[in-house]
Amino acid sequence: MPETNIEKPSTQNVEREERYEPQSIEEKWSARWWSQPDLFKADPADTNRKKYYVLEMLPYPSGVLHMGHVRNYSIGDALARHMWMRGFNVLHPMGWDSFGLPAENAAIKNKRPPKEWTLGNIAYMKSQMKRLGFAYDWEREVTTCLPDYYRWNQWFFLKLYEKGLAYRKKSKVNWCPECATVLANEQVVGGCCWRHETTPVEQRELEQWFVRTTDYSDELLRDLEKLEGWPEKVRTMQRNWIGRSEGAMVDFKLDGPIGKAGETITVFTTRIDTIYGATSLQLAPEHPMVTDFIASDPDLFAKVEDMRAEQRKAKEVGDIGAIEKHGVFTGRYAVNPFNGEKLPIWVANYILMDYGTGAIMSVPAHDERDYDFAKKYGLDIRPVILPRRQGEPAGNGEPDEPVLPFVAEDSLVMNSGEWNGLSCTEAQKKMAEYAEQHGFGKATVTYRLKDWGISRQRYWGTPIPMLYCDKCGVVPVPEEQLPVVLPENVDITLAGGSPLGRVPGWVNTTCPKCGGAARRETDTMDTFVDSSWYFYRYTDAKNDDAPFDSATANYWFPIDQYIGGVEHAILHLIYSRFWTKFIRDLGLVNNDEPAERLFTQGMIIKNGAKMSKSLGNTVSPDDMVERYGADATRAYTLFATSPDRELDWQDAGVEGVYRFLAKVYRFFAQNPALVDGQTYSVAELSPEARKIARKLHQTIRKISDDFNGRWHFNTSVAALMELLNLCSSSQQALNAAPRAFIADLERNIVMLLHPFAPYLAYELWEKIGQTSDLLRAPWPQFDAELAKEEEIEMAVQVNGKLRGRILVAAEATEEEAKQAAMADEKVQAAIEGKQIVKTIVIKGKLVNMVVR
RNA sequence: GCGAAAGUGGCGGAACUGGCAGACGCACCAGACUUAGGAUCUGGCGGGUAAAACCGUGGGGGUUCGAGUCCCCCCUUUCGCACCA
Repeated sequence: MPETNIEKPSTQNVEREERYEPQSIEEKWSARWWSQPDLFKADPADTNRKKYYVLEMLPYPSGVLHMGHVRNYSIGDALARHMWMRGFNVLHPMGWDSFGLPAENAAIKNKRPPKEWTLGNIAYMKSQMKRLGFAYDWEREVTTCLPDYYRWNQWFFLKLYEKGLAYRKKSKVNWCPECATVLANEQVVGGCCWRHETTPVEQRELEQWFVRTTDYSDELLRDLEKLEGWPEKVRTMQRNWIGRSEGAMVDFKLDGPIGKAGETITVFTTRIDTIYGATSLQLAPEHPMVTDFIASDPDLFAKVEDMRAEQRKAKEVGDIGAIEKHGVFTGRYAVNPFNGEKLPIWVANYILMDYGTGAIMSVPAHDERDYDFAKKYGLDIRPVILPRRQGEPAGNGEPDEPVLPFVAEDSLVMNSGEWNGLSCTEAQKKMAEYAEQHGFGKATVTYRLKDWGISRQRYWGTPIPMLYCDKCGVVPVPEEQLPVVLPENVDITLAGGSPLGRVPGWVNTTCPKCGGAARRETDTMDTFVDSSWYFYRYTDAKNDDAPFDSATANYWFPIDQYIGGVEHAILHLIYSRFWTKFIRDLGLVNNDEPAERLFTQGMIIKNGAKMSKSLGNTVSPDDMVERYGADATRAYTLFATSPDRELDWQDAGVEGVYRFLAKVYRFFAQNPALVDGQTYSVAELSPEARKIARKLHQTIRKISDDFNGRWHFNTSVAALMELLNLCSSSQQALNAAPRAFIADLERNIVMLLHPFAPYLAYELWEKIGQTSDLLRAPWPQFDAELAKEEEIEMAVQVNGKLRGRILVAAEATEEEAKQAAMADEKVQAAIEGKQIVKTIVIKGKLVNMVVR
């Protein structure tokens, strides 16, 4: 990496004692903080104190922190420090999501073992975090790639297996050729690998371990309603991902010869009430029955193969919605079980094998897609739903002719034999019951969510604790033999499958059941397993007998505030929710959901693009700290915009925040006032000093409100700037003010500053003679009386036009306000020749008055 | 195509329930202190005008004494979903 020329802001000519030198302040305090291990330590579970668990998503130790991390942790740290000051027992931990492919890639490239590379990165990034001053309880640090952590992944896996929630299955899975491993559905974004955004995934038929997340589909969906502290966006994304739809399965018997795939085609429909309108069946090109149909017809075979290829390609591009509908008749028929009608069977490219059953009944009259298809191929279109509710006029002045395709939500069924006249909802229920009674169908709920494939053909992950014995088959490693330790000195390449398979000494073992020879599972676990439960481990990070102590976890859980990027809306956040439900059912925790509130911070961009190495628009936190200090860097990430928005990085902006901090520092140097227990009364303050007191309390209110409400810390910092601007422009008034007033003012400024610029706050706290720990100092008390304005501005309108603004006493009556308005010159001029004057009191009620 | 969020000076952004649009910061301009200024301080800074008036929150309508904010229509950007039967 090229040397960057680090230019520090000049502080020449500022008096020595007034010079703000963040590096020396910060290094001094950093050394003090980290030599006092108790400082940021969460107290043990204690039912007498209210707990507050604030958590930021743990980083992958890729080498160095990036600005996105700094922003994420600055938000969390501000909150944690604020909650400490509010008297909560705060848990604020940090750890490392340290298994994963980049370590292997680095190992291949640099010939360094993944473990060494990873631990080296962790050490460096931890030093960066300490330098940045994030108040973490490092005694609870979690490193997922170490056996004391991952043994519990294995333990949980055995529990999953025991409960039937982990199983092995051969199926089509997503394969990323660049990662050389399988991916879960959640890890495929737009047909591409989530890490390699332009690498399309391939489909491979492999035998893999799956976790039965679908057992919790319904609860995962239902409980989203409870997550009111989560962004609506994330809840919507999860809802879509789970993709629940209610409907029915219906079996259609084949008419004619029966092949290998059986004698019935089962379709899934959400509209069984339209089954009399079905005029064909449509199968996905990959449907197993299709293979039977095309076997003896080379022409048909070719056409279907084309369709398969086309679907695969569209899926890779993530553009499956864009391909034009087409299909081919198979020459075969199936029987509608409701009316005995023979329906032609087609293969169509718009039918997806991985949703429902991969087969549909086509109802062109009431489904847009079916309608398009039927029009193209001249298939029958038969309406079976009345175009309107009875007695209600239809739109378009065409009372009885349905405009096709007519998608009625709740109308009456027609042309459907004995079901005629039922409402659609009734018919859906009754027809599904009828199908079940006659053994050809039943009401069903389907989900888009699929089970979580967790096998990875990679080295740097948790070994799956399973054995294969020729005699006993699949055998779980006994609990007391955990952890199954990942061997070191393994030859890592991306070719040839799981690297662990090439370590005979590790693979070959004995079967715990029969004592014979057995082979270990050579795949490792998806790293998302690690991050699905790490936050529980923080509550009891050093437990050697269990993943954590239940009572302790139950004290801390749920997480009060979770903070991270929105990119995990589906991945990590759905797995974590699943895991919580699973361990709740194991009896380990009481909570149904891991996090009460979730905050997703915005991305950082520079020069209009997301920061990335390839674009060369990254900003190094180290450089910023070197140049402006940790406080300025952190405060800038909070000041530039509100935390939920995209942040447009500008170095000059950091400089501005640096200047503000320097100004604070100078103000304290110029107004030395030791807190010595003296008091003063507000009554003795000059009007100017009274104004400062008012501004102070308005600032306390503003910042407190920001913490409790919208987290617009940019306006919190701005409010502090305003306060300081007022203070420094009121130097004369301050010179005349009681020292105790200044001491009180400074004490409050330090406390308000602390969440945003902790180093400077600690330095100044000491300077004003405070001996208590700032972290435990009580958050400033807001005094409403002091904050109140003495005068308010009144806008005066004449016939609807704004004609003047005047000050009136806050306590003025309506009548007094009117008098004051009428006495104003500008208003008098404006009234000239007019009939009506209207006044309004800003933020008060409307006052109309008529003159002349 | 569907859904959500957003659109405000030269720039990042304020304006919580309708009430001085542009807080705060950056950049810029002028001045002070200075050998110097890239430190610090003071003042200015949407357009327009000598000063007012007046015009200004993507565009067009509307409600209101009053609209960046509420309602209707349209445009643009970003994000999410996208043949889910």
